[in-house]
Amino acid sequence: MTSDDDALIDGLVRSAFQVMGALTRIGAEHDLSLTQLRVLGILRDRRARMTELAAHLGLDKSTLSGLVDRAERRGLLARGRNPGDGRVVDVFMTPAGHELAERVEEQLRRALAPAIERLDRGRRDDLAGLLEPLVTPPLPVEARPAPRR
Amino acid sequence: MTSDDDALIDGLVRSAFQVMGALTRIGAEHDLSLTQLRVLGILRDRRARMTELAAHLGLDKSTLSGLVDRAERRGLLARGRNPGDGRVVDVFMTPAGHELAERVEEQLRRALAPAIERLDRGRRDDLAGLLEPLVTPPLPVEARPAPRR
DNA sequence: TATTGTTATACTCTATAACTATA
DNA sequence: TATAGTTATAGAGTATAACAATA
Repeated sequence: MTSDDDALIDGLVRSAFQVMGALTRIGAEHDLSLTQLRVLGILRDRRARMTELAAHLGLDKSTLSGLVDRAERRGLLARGRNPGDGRVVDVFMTPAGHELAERVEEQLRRALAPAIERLDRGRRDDLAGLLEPLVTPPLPVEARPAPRR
Repeated sequence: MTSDDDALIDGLVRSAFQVMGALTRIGAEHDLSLTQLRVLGILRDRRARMTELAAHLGLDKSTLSGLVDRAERRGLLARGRNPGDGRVVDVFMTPAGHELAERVEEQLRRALAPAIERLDRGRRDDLAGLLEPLVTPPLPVEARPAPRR
């Protein structure tokens, strides 16, 4: 990394604030914090136990208790027992939660459209292709296919 | 905007969370929230009045009072009177604040390096060039140079 | 004993409403 | 009267420590 990357870092930070600003604003319209939005995103395609969710979000499990309490009170999430282990609490989205998540996704699409449309089709594809390796962490050593020799 | 942009939106959102995650973690090491970090970023090269700062951050002025209180107690910011208008309170960074801001910047550089280094030099420049129009809002109509005719 | 979650507590961030001081 | 800031209050998000239930 050299200081030639200053413009790149600046662009990444600014686009991050732009996306987060849109998400924060859209979330606020539905009384959802960024964290609640993330929970909804994670639970869209699977149920998860409290500890798992906390690890995913980088939060303490006690924080999750409150977060899930509030979303459950609003009917967006529900808690369920885990048949295999009596200590575990599974969390999953209700139909109302799914509907809300879809609406938020659509709103984000619309919020980012003006910025994205400043690039033509070819450049959009280029950008998507350049971001992909940036956001995809390389596999950990143990998970890599063994090098042939 | 078409659904062909799904991969692009996904990349933008994921890179946003990656950058914000790094900033949140680095901030936490110094007991600074994302908002405090933004204040430090804004005040690096200029002083600003409370209301101006609040507008910049999209926060209520009362929120700024608390934010500045805490940063001032830590010696990172200071309040000053405005000579032109007795109602105004100017805020500016102390030398300690500047030092901290520099350390945070350096840490962010280091945190993003592994991801950025997954792209070669040419691709980094391409990415910076593609992000630039995305994060630069077009001038409002009144501010545009009049079209010749 | 170790693990999973919840509760109690404390602090930060946030907005709204009411207030003070200055213009 | 209008504007700039602060204070009081209340709710959400966060972590730490102590706890209960289950493994």
